Amino acid sequence: MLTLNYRDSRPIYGQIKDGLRRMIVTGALEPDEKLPSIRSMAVDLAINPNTIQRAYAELEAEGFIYSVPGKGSFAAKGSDAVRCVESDPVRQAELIRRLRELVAELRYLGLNDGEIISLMNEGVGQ
Amino acid sequence: MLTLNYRDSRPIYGQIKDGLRRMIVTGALEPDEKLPSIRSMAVDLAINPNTIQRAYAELEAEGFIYSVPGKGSFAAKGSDAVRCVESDPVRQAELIRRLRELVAELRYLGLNDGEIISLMNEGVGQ
DNA sequence: AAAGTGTACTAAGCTGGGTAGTACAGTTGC
DNA sequence: GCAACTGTACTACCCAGCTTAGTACACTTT
Repeated sequence: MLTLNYRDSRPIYGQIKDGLRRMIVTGALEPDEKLPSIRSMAVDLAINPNTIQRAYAELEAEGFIYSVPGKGSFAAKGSDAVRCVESDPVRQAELIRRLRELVAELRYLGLNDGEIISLMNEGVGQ
Repeated sequence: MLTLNYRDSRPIYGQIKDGLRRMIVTGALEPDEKLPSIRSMAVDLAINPNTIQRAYAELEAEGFIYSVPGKGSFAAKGSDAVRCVESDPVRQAELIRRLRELVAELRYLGLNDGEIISLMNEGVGQ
């Protein structure tokens, strides 16, 4: 489901967060779909369950997943994420800031707006 | 010239890198314009010169600035950055990957493509 | 009752960011 | 030539954060 890069300087729990967030926002994980349990994912990735738990807890605080004690953790709907404290509008403003910085750098490297916009969709399947 | 956020979890040298890169790619720093010296910026920001040096060294490795021993450090031209080892095409591919992830999350939050494209330019002045 | 689930702690080790201090070589201006 | 500036290159140390290890509790499902 996920692969870790130990050469990457980013913390493991951050890589897990980004990977799961990516699957959720792209639709690879559908709303209300069950995520692997903390313990099973810890076994799969051969890391400590606490590390998974941290990623899950922060993703829940940001509104991307929700957890039910005794049952498991599930992907949230976008409309739920928007209503999360951590998310809207602070998160959205942060995303827009990063978007503008990315676009500025791509322009700096010589790309025009038409090329950038077409890059938003081309070859989405990795 | 720059402001640091000590509440931010991001390392100081990373904040300096991002701030200078932002000024360069947006044109706030013109090509061949001289940057503050490592020591003077260290005094201004009240931090250790080694931290500035690290930011400058990495920015130079990524092609955004160039340094001349004894003279100073200067903003590079975009055409130079593209020719840098670290930059093109690895850097560009990484930027495109991040762009697609950002757009996916903005769509997840309910924005359509027209809104996202218009956000690329509106209110650029912060 | 048993197994699996999320949740909540404490304790410890390790890596990396940041500081402090020093030193050397090249450039500029007097 | 000399002083003051510049970038560059080290070593050493402290500390916050990441990660692991271990344990425990409450809830759900079978």
